[in-house]
Amino acid sequence: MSLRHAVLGLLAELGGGSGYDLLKLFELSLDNVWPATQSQLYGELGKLTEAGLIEVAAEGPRGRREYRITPSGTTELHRWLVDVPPKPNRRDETLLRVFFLGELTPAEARGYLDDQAEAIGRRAAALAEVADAVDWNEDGGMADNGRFVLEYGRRFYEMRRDWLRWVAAEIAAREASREAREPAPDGER
Amino acid sequence: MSLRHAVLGLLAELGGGSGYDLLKLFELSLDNVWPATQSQLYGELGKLTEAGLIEVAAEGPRGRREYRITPSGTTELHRWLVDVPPKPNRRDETLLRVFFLGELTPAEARGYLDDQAEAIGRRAAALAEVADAVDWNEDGGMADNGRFVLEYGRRFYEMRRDWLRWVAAEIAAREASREAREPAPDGER
DNA sequence: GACCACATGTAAGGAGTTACATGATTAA
DNA sequence: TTAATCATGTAACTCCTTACATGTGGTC
Repeated sequence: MSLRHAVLGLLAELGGGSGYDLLKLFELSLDNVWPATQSQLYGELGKLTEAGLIEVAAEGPRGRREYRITPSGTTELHRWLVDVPPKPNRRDETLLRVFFLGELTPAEARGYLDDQAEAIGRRAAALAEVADAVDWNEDGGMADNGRFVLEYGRRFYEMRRDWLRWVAAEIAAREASREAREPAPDGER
Repeated sequence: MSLRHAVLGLLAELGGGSGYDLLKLFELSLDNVWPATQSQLYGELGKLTEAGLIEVAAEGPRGRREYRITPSGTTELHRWLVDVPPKPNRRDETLLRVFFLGELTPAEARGYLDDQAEAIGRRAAALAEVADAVDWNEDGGMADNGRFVLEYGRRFYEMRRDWLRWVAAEIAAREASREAREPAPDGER
């Protein structure tokens, strides 16, 4: 139920906003933290209103509804932040593939790992561009916390790429030692 | 649709097994890679059979059905391994909380981050125990790939803990500089 | 005979994705 | 006037979780 708290958090930090406003923020700021689709978001706003955690502060043109967090919403956000242990992410497609690398030939496996490491490099570069583009002059508020998240991304990609290279090297080493023991009849490949 | 491929992968590596066998393996080996519940697993086995990717090789006592991967299942597994780009995990409850740390007082935030870093330490220790308990003598096969995954876990926890400590330090530093500019009326806290 | 491990099935609901659908306002 | 942006709603589907449900075979 984290979408709920993402919405509460944004409304708390912004002081209020419409579903549309929030949607843009999800795309801009939370895309690699907690993505949400339009469909999901509007549904959640309805549920949050019904639960009394947010309320409609004003109505504008084009059916725009400006939401605002309520006191009980603020309480709930705080409770979630400090008292609810974050649920670790236990699914990882890349790990699953690596777990089954034995189904590939060593050459295929190394090719796969190299490709993945390269793909990570591209994403890391894109992240670095985002980080450069943001104006960090402002102090406090969301931008600062966004900086923490960007730094996480940087460390994550770095760790991930190093690990992929390490696995590739391990496989290469294993293959080399196998080759040494039983010389290949027709060379490697 | 990765559950499907997790099942295919296990059946490929094992040479076959019942739903019950696979369930035990999911709990034992894939719990931090791609967890699956009993309910999900039996459902998927049915769908995979219908799709012709696996087949019932034998029936045993207690209604036991021993599944085996088919040639088209092997093809599909291989295709998934090399041709389908892994979908990155874009949701992280911890990152979401850090994004909203501004809703807490600096003291609360630092307390939170310290707790999280400690929790990671406990999980890292548990992982290290698992790693020690496994017999790595056997060469190739699942155990070896499992080693890669364990090493990933080790690196992940380390990165994560370092990052949490870094964020806590950043917040402390920010608070210290704020304190210096405008001396607190009643001391910190 | 009782218990544990083996073995499978189903139902209800939450969360997320994709697609379809509609309309109002504003700026060029 | 036309296009882009603003603004919301809903339906269908997949995936995952939790819970309930049932029965068999081996071992003490």
